[in-house]
Amino acid sequence: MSEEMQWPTRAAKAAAKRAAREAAREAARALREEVRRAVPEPPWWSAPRRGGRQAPLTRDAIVDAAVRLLDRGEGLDSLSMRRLGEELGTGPGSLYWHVRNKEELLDLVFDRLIGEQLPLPAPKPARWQQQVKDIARRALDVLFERPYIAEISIGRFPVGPNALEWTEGVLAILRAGGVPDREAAWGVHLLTTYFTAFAFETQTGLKTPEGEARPEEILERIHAHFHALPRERFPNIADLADELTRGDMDERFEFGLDAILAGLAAAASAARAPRKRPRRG
Amino acid sequence: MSEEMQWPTRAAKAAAKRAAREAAREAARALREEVRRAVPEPPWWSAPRRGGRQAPLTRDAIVDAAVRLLDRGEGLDSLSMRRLGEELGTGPGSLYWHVRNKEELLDLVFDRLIGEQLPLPAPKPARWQQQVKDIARRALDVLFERPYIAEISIGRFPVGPNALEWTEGVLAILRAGGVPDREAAWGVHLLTTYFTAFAFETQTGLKTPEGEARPEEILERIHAHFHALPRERFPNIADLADELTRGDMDERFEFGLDAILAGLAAAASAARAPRKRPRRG
DNA sequence: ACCTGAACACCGTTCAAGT
DNA sequence: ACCTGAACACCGTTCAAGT
Repeated sequence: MSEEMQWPTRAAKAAAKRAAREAAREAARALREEVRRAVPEPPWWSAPRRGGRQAPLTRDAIVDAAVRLLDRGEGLDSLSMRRLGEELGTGPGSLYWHVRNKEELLDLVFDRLIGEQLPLPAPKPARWQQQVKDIARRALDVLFERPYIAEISIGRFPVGPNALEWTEGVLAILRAGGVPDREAAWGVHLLTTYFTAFAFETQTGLKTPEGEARPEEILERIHAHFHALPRERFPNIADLADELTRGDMDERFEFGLDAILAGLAAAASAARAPRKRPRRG
Repeated sequence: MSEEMQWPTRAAKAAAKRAAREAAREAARALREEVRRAVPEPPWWSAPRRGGRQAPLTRDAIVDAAVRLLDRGEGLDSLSMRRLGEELGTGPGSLYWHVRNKEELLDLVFDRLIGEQLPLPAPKPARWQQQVKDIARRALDVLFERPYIAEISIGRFPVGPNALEWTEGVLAILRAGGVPDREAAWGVHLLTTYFTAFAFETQTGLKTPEGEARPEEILERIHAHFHALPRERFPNIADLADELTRGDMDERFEFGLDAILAGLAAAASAARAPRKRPRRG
């Protein structure tokens, strides 16, 4: 059994980026705090209302704060209506004037992040496959950078304005490449499902009774378990223990992505070719 | 815009099956209750301890009750440690002697269902692709029948005994078909990820602020929204509104499944063919 | 060894009352 | 119109105490 662990690459980069962002935010906060201490406000100014909310409570401010909370914490659980209220200097009840419920808040957070993080190139028909690959890789980067997005995204039909813009763009690229309507529509969903589920399973994922372990550690333990399995009963798992629990995530992602693209490309060339099957109707 | 709604088929079948199961269980419960009423136990027997737990509290009994609870309710939220305690005639605390925490309980429930619901055929190398398709379709059926399974499965590396048996079987089929090791290992994950995510997105899925609507209704509303979009800005979404929100789920599932299989088949035939690329190492 | 009861530290949501 | 405070109906988990 070869012993190198080639897991992280992308994950490591994402973690570094996350750490950097957190550090920057921390620095800014410290600075603000120091200024406040050094240069006091005139005492006849009215003090900011309880808890230190400066800005008025608006839907945007709420979404801002929610993203802040999520970026700071780990996982979707870091965001609760109560903590969000606290972050904004109120109680949880106040939020319900601006937002119907938590589900709607998550819709808003999701759409905000799509808008900020997922710009789209204009369609270049000649290289549509490459463009789709780039889009998918970019999406995966974002999903690794903020693991909670996958948790929000999964099982949510993205219909916010930014999501629509993105969907529109991907559809444009696929159709420009000659993918027929039905397959283009299905393809967009297939793609989003794929990179979301992939990110979820490799990053956020790996729900486990042991709580806090990082995904790599969990996989390492599973790997050991696979090796300890009785070989007569589990010859294939024993043989493939390495491949099942390790492997470069980028290559692995590419494997599925290529399959999807091949499927779309096949549909495109079938549509171009003279039809052999009679049409119904 | 053609107006037939061809959505349900599989979903409808699954719902019917679910209803039938529930009815059967209800009948059994009623019968038991009637017998109990008609033929009283001798009064010198000690009464069953509080709440009516008959069987001793064991890990198996707990998993049984959890599945019962999930089958009866809607979605994963129907299962809470408190309700589970109630179902078994105790408090939630008692469960923690047998089960480390809720996450472990879900591991157990998941493995139980895999064992009960997912039998595997012996590999027949000649028709491995057909076998894989059958396996995937069977899995999708199960996932539609009990929507909560997808919620449990997603992000969980299946390592229970039954899951291992299943994985072992699928690996055997893929390798018998000539799929090389790496692609076989990745392929199993790709497949499970695919049908889990697919089921999650189409059944359980569609998290939405409006709470209780059935998936079909939600999709219908989204469809209307897409049609109402400004056509100059969203020409593609407007064109494809039908294909984006409707369509036969089986065909759609097949589309992705075929892509995955084509990818695996390509890897298999590449392995058989004389190698053109030099090997590293 | 196994179970109980009560407590702890949380949730999302509602709603009368305030401004 | 917007926000507050308190309450409601829940969570998962822990742990001393009991048998």
